[in-house]
Amino acid sequence: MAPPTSPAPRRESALSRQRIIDAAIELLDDKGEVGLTFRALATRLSTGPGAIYWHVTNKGELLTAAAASALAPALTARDQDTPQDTVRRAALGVFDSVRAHPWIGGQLAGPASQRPAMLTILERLGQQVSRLGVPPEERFAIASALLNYILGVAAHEAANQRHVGVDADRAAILAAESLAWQRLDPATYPFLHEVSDRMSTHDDREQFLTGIDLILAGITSPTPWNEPDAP
Amino acid sequence: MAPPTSPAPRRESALSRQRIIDAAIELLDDKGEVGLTFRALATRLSTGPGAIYWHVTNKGELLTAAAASALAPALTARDQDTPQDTVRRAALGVFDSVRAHPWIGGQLAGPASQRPAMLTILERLGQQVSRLGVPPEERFAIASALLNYILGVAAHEAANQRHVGVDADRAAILAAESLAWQRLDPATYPFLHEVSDRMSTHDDREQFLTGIDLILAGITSPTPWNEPDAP
DNA sequence: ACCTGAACACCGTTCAAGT
DNA sequence: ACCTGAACACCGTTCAAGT
Repeated sequence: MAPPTSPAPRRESALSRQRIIDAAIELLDDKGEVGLTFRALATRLSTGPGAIYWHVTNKGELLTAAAASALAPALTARDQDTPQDTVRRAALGVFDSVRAHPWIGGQLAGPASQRPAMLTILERLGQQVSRLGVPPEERFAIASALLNYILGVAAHEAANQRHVGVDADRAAILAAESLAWQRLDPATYPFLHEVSDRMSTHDDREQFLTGIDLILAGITSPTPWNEPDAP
Repeated sequence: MAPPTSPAPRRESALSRQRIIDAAIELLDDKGEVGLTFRALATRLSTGPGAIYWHVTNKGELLTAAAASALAPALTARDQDTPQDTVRRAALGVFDSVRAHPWIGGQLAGPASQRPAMLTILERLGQQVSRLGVPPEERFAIASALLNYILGVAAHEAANQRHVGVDADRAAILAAESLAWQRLDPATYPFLHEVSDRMSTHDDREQFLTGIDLILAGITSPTPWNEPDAP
């Protein structure tokens, strides 16, 4: 059927670790964490489930690799003028990636040496903390604080998707949540009651940055790491 | 056999929602998240798996309830003199609970209205933020920052247990992690290489508090929430 | 070396049938 | 009302057999 001018068709379906990871990412984006199945993955790659195990150790390793791959573009940013800006850019890079692929949030935490992406982020944060003049003994604790904050937002995002499904209307969910808060007893929940309307209109990204700026402000504030002991 | 003086033995095995939750917590503490199975739970309660569904909607709800139950003692603390101390106590309460039951860390995040425990924590944090004099428009963002930090540490703890198992030697893992960092190329990972030895000896609890104090310092520092735009 | 797909040992959940 | 346990519809993973 094909004219002789066209070259022999390259086997489109040749399996490879990268093709598997890419297909896994598509599946995760489409159907969420519950959608990633060796059977579904095999179907998408038109093979049997066993074939995947030749290229990938197990599901855990596949998830880690998928997260690292989806996060990679965000980790190539260059240093900015100020340490503060570099931290903000790095944090926003992670935030935006997790926003685009919420399932990453469930894969970010864990033993750092088993998560190359986390090592990269922590290294970058640590370098900026050093540039900010934090004494060596305190650098690890402070860089970890930044990382844990980022991690918390990411975990939150992942959990939200897990609980409401991939194709949920974000605005509708926020509105429902706001309504639930509004209905709380103002006597026992004065704060939540008060902020209920503001929470439904807030910008997640901006709010995320507020937290980063708060920690940055804490770092450069007079002596955050050796307050006098209160009696 | 039993002497007539003893009352008719109360059915020790009467099922109830609370007994199911308690058994689930035991199972989770003993074997971790993978250990909680309806079959294992049924065996421990000496019934069939179907019986549990009479008292509990599904596994997700059971996990949520177990987390709320294990977290409850930490949520009853009274306000301290200073808002800062109240935040520290509340945060440490969550931290210690997650330390004792790492699987809680995987259950904390998610839509707040579906997680009563999270609502309680956020409410308490928000009240202290208000007491600190933060203007109303900024309270929600700042209380969320505190919550997200706490959440990040919790998620990290849960992920660590998931990846290394319940009965792993904490010191040995830290040592291995430290060694891995030490072996990183100092040219591309100067920070991690530098702090590798310090990280293996740090106190998790103290480091957690450092992060809290950092955010608290940020809150009370001059104008953290409206910095002049950098050019 | 790489792929196939049936088979194994599990899951969560349902539901007819019992008490 | 509450419990029982077999059955259903899935999983991740393995492995003999193929190419």
